[in-house]
Amino acid sequence: MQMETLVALCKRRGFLFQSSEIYGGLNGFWDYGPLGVELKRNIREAWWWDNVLSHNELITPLGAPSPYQMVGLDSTIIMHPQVWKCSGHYDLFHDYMVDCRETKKRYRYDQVQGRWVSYKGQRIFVATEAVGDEALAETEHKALKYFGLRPKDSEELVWESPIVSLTTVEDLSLVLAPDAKTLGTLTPPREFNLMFKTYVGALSGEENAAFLRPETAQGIFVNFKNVLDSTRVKIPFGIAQIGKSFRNEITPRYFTFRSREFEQMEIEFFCRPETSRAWYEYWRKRRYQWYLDLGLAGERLRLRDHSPEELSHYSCGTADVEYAFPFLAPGDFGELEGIAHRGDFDLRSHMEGKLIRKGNELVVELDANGQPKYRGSGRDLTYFDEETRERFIPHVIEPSAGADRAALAFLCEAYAEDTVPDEKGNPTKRVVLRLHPRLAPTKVAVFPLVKKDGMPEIAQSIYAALKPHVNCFYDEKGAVGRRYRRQDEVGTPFCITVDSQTLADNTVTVRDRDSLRQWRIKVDDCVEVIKNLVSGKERPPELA
RNA sequence: GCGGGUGUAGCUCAACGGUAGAGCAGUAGCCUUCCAAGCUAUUGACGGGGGUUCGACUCCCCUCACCCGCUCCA
Repeated sequence: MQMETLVALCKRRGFLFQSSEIYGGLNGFWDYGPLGVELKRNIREAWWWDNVLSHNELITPLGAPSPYQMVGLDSTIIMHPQVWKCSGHYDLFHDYMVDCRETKKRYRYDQVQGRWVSYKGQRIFVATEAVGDEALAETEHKALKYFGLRPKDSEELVWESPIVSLTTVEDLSLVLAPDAKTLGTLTPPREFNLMFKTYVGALSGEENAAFLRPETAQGIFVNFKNVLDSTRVKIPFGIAQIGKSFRNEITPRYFTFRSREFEQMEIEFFCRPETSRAWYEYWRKRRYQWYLDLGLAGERLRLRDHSPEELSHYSCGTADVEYAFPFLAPGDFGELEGIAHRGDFDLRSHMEGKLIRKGNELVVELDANGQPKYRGSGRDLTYFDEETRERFIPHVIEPSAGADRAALAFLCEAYAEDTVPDEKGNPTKRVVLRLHPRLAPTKVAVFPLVKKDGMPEIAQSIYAALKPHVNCFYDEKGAVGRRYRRQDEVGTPFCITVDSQTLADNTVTVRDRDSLRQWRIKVDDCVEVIKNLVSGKERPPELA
C-alpha cells in the first residue's frame, strides 16, 4: 500500500487532518477527525481496560511472577522545572547548536573550540572538535591547509590565542568550521530545545520558565508516594497514565509517526529489585501480545531487544515492540512501544538529584563546587515492605506506548483492497479497513434495503435500540451496495439490513465486513448479537 | 537543518500571461428488493505573501506544507 493512499483516505473520511490546515498547516501536528477520534478513543480505552480496569489483582495472570495491583493516574502536562532537571531531560534536550553550511554537519556550540591565527594580515579562527594536544595539532594542520602552506612553513603562522571555546567568538564569518574548507560556514548558534518552553504566570523571565512534558512517566514518579499513601497498594503494582506529551522534534516525518504533540500510554510498574528481571520478561511479552490480539499481523510486528550499546545509561534492559510501517524501507521497523527496565534510576533521581553513570554505579552529578548539579526533592521515596520488614527503592519496569503510533499501525494494517462483484456480477475494487471490532469507530450500520414499504421505520427502531449500547450509524440513501462500501471504507465491521422478509417474519440480515457473509437474526436479538459480535463472544455463523 | 520533488474542488486530472473545465465524490430529489458510480438539479479550487505586468493560476522572489534522500530520533 502506498502511504499517500492511506493519508488520502484518512482525510477524505475524517480520520486525520493536518493541524491548522486553513492556515497552511503546522509541521508535526495532526488533528483527529470525527472517525479518527473514535478510533483513538477505542485504542485508549482498550489499553486502559486491558491493563487497569479488567486486571484482577487477586489472581496470578498467565506468565506473571505473582499477583499485582494496577491503578491509574492523570498528572499535569506542566510540572515543576526541577522534575526535568533531575530526570535528565533538561540537560539532554537543551543545547545550542551550530550547523555547517558546507559540510551539513551539526555541532554543539559549547563543544567546538579553536584558536586565532594570522597569516599575512588575515586573521581567522580555526575550529575543531578535538581536545587537548590533539586540538593544537589539528588546528595547526587545518590552518596550514587553509593558507596553502607546507608543514615546514608553520613558523609563518602567528597564533594569537590559546585554545578557546567557539562561544567566545563574536564574528562567526571568521571561523573555519571543524570539517570545512571555506571560511564562515557556520550558522549562528541556535537554541536546540527538544522540550517546548513556556512561562508560568504573567512574567516571562527565566525564573518562570517551565516546560511541556516530553513524557508522561515523570508525573507518575513524582506521585509515587501520593499513590502509596492514598491507595493501600502494595508492591508489586503498576501506575498507568494516558496523556499528551510534547517533543520539539527536529524532523517530524511519516504522517503522524513522529509528531511534536503526541499521546502516550504508560505504565510504571514497581517491584522488588530481585524480581525485576522476571517482571520485565512478563511485560515485554504481554505488551507484544496486546498488539497481536488487536489485529497487527505477526510478520509485520516484532519484539526487538536493544543491544547493550543502545541501552540508556540507566537501563538494564529495553525491548521495543516494532511494526513494519509501509512508509519505511523494506525490512525496517518503527517503534510502537518501548518496554524498559529502569532499575531505581527514576525514584532515586527524584530523591537525590540528577544521576550520572560512573563505572557501574549511578551517582549524583556534581557541579564545579562539588555540590549536586540538580538537587532532588529530598523526599523519601523508598518503600517499606511490612511483611519482610525491609526498606528499599523499588525497581521500575516501564511499558511506554504511543497511542498515535498505535492508531497509525492499526490503520496501516487494516487498509486493504479486494475485489467484490457488483450488481451485474462484474468484479469491482473495494477499499476496506479491516479494523478489529473493538477498535472500529462505528460498530454497526443499520439500513433499510429500500426507502419504502415501511422498511425505514423498522430500521430506525433498530437503530434506536442499538444507540444506547454501541456506536452505530443509520443510512437510507442510495443503493444498498453503495452504503455497504461506504461502511467498508471506514471499517464498520457489521451492517444490519431490513428487507422484505423482515416485514414477514421479523428477521433482519447481518452482514460481515470481511467475509461479506450474511445471515438472519431476529429483530429483537439485534442488540445482544451485535454486542457479542463486537466483544468477540460470538462469531459470524459461517466462520464460527 | 541540508538537497531534490510536489502544491488547481473532498479525490483524480485539465487549460491558459486575459471570465479556471471535467470525471468521481458530496448534497437534494427520483429510480432502486443485497454489494457503489442510472436520471435531474446543485455545492465546490489555483497553499500563503510579495514582485514584474495594463492584467499572474501561469513568470520571478520569499514563505508554508507534503513526499523522497541525508541528518536527528533521549
